[in-house]
Formats: sequence, C-alpha cells, structure tokens
Amino acid sequence: MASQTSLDSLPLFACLSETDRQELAKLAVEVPIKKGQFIFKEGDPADWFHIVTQGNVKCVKSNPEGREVTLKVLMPGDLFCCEASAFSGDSHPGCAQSMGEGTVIKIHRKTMLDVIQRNPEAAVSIINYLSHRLRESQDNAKAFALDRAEQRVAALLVNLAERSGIQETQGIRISVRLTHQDLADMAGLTKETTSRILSRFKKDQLIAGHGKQLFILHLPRLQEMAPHAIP
Amino acid sequence: MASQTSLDSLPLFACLSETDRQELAKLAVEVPIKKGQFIFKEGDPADWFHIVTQGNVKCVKSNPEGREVTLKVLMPGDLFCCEASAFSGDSHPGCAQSMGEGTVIKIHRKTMLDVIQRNPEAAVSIINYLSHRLRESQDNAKAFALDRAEQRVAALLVNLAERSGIQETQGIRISVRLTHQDLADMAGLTKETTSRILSRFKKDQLIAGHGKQLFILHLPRLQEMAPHAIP
DNA sequence: TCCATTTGATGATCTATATCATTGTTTCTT
DNA sequence: AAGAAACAATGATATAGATCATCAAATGGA
Repeated sequence: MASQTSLDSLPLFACLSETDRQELAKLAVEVPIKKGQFIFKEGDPADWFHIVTQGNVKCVKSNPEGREVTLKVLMPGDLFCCEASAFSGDSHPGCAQSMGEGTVIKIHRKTMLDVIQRNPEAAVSIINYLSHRLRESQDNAKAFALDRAEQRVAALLVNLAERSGIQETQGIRISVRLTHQDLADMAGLTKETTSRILSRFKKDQLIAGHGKQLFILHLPRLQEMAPHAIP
Repeated sequence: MASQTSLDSLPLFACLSETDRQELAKLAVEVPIKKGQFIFKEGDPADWFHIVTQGNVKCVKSNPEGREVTLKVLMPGDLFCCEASAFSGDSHPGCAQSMGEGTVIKIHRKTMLDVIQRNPEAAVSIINYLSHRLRESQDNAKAFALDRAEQRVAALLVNLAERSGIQETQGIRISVRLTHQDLADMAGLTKETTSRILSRFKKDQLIAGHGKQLFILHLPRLQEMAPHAIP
C-alpha cells in the first residue's frame, strides 16, 4: 500500500477526487528498488502499471549479442510499462532496470482501468502522457536514423540538463549519475565513441566533470549542435 | 462532413452509441488526398485529429541535409497526428504525406476531446492505440540503434507482409506500392544499400518483384533473419 | 504508343564509427 | 586505508554502409 503523500504529488492523479485517491492509495503497492535490479524483463506479463517515485529507472532493449539501447531514463513521476500495453495485458516489450536506490509504485492493470473509466480527466492525462512519450520516441528513432554521433550526444546532454539539471555555480549539474557506457546506450553508440566525443566537449569547455558527476558549462552551444526541427 | 459508413467501419468508434456516432459524422470532415500531397508539415499547429480511410499516408521527419526517415506508413483505419499531442494542441513533430490517391477524415481536437470525456471506452481504445504505437516506435528505435541493415530490411518486409500482404499464388503480395527509396527511408538506409539487399533476397528466392510490385516468397526465412525478442 | 522522367542495379571508393588493445584513474568493498 | 573491480582515455585498425558514378529498365503523361 502506497503512502498517501506519494500519490498526491503526482500530476497524473491531480484530477482525482479525494475519495478516489484514497481508494487508489489503498490498492497501490510501494516497492523499494536497488541498483541494477530488474523491475521486469522483456517478455514478462505486463499486469502492473508502474510509477517511479524515487531514483531512476531505465527502459532497455538488447540484441542477442548483448548490446543494449536505453530507450528512456525515467525520473520520479514518470509512468512506465504503459508503453507495454499494460492496459491490454500484453507482455513487456523491454526491460526496466533500476539505476540506483529508489522506490516505485505498482498499480494493477484492472485498478487503473477502473480509475480511467470513472475519471475521463485521468484518461485524458494518460493520453497526453502517451502522446508525449510517442513523440519523444519518434524523435529518438529519427536521431538514430539521421543524426551524427556528436549531434546525438549533444542532444542527449541538452535533454538531461532539461530533465534533471540543477543550476550550480560551476554550471548545470546532471543529477543522474551516468557512466560513459550509460550515455553510450542512450545515444546508440559505443562507450569509446562517446568517451572521445565527451573529451572533445571538455576540451572545448562545453562540459566539465570529475568521474560520474557531469556539468554542462555551455548549454546554448550544445543546443546549437543538436539538430533542430525544420521550419 | 464524413459519410456515415466510413466512421462505422472504424474499430476505434465501434464502442460509441448510434447517436454519438451520427453526431461525430456530422462534425468530421472527409478530405480527398493526392499523391505527394502534404496533409500537414512539421511545425504546423496540430488542431486536427486525422484518420486514413483510403490509401496510404507516411509520417516522415527529415534533417537539414534533406535525408528523410519514414517513421510509419499508415493504412486505412490508422489514426495519425495524435502522436503530435493533438490533444494538447502542440505543433506537429513531423510531416504527413500521402503516398497515392486516398481519403482522410479530420476531426477537430475539441470534438475528439468531447467524445473521449463522454465515452470512457473510446478513451481506453485511444490509450491502447497509443500504447501500441509507442511500442512500435520503440521497437523501431531499437532496430536503428542495434540491428544490421539486412535485419532491418527483413523485419520491414515481414512487417509489410503482416500489415498489407495479400496471399496470392506467386506468394504474399505487398499491397502498398513502394520504391526502393521508400523502403530505404523506412529502414533508415540509403536506396543503394536497400537495393543491394533486395537483390540478394531475390537471388536467394526470398522475394520476387517486377517493378514496384513486391512478393514475399518465403516469409519464415525472413522472420528468422529479423531479430527476435530475447526470452 | 512514344519519349521523358523516375527508378533500379551494380561497381568503385570513402568515411564515420565499431572493434581491439593498453594504461591510467576512480569507485567500491571490507 | 588497501586492494579489487569498474570505469575512462586514447591509439591503431577494421568494416558496414554511405557516397559517387554509370547504365539499364520501368513508368507515366502527352
């Protein structure tokens, strides 16, 4: 059973009545997650709807040779597994793996369907969320198909800065701790190529970083490097 | 105003009451489309919800150098532009271009929102549709990031066979007419690479084709070549 | 039906990024 | 705090697929 406060703070459920929210809190399950732990794996039945409340979770797919792509790094508040047609009860199309200590809330598919049936506004929130995720995913696919390694890394850094950046004196700190391999998996590159590009960015004073602590020093130049939509 | 019959045949609206459907038909606009015509372009305001009723429409994105990716080829019955957050009134993240003669139905964002608010089942249909599209798009991104050219072409042919294939004596005919450039744009490759791979497939008796008429001769072998989900 | 235009096939060459390899640095574990 | 393990930096080399180029075949508009 999830604590009342964790559900209250989710914009997704902001539109629910107090009673409905209490009802939902009773049926939701809060689970702690540890670094590296799989919340579900590709092919598992998708009976639960998940929401990250603390920490970060990555959605990954891999090929038989063991190479991986990270399709999305989830931040607190993000839904996941809905992309797996949790609603229609399909199996998971990819793995969800915790990137550190954290918590997720699990809500059963049926409970969620019930909430949606009774709250058209919640349904619209979810539709908007999914539209947004679809758009992101298509952007990503486009980047893999058309953009150069350097552009992809620049776009990735901009995205991370926007989604998890904290303004500090030295620059924008990326609050998610990521290895070069993690970044490579997100950009669809090898760790070596990613490392070389980051070295170049450091030399050009676009970023700084000791170890896994990353700082964006010059966001505008990175934004310029990342491909723009065509007018 | 859209004809009653075209709306009736859409699974998406199957759950609506007769009255609601008539209401919707009155507010929906049916538009003929010609080959090459843009239904909307990247950046246009997304005020309309579109459904293909006849013909094929492709969703494309391009880079400043003029290279293109086709993110999806829509068949009759497919929604589009919803991925553009039509619901929240954003602008289109990509272009929609007709691949031949056809028809689309346009429903205004507000009308659609209204239908959803009053019909929770319609909302659930749309959520399922979006989940499915997100899943597809993520599969696609994974393929661009990890799969080889040949695997991507094989997977593309399998997908086309499933979605538009017609069993005939010679094999499965792909009912959508596509040039090598079209296939290349879908697989994230150049037309030359695609052409070479198709030549190889022809030599190996996996496919056949005169001109733009494509036949799948050996679906199982193509399915084997296309990457599988890992168990 | 004929000719212009678009599309397909295929060779030669180039290049961005992967792969392989090594050494130094940071981060965990106890 | 020390040693083990994971990670980063960077050079050398390989390669899948892009690019450039040419000619043949199919398609479509007059």
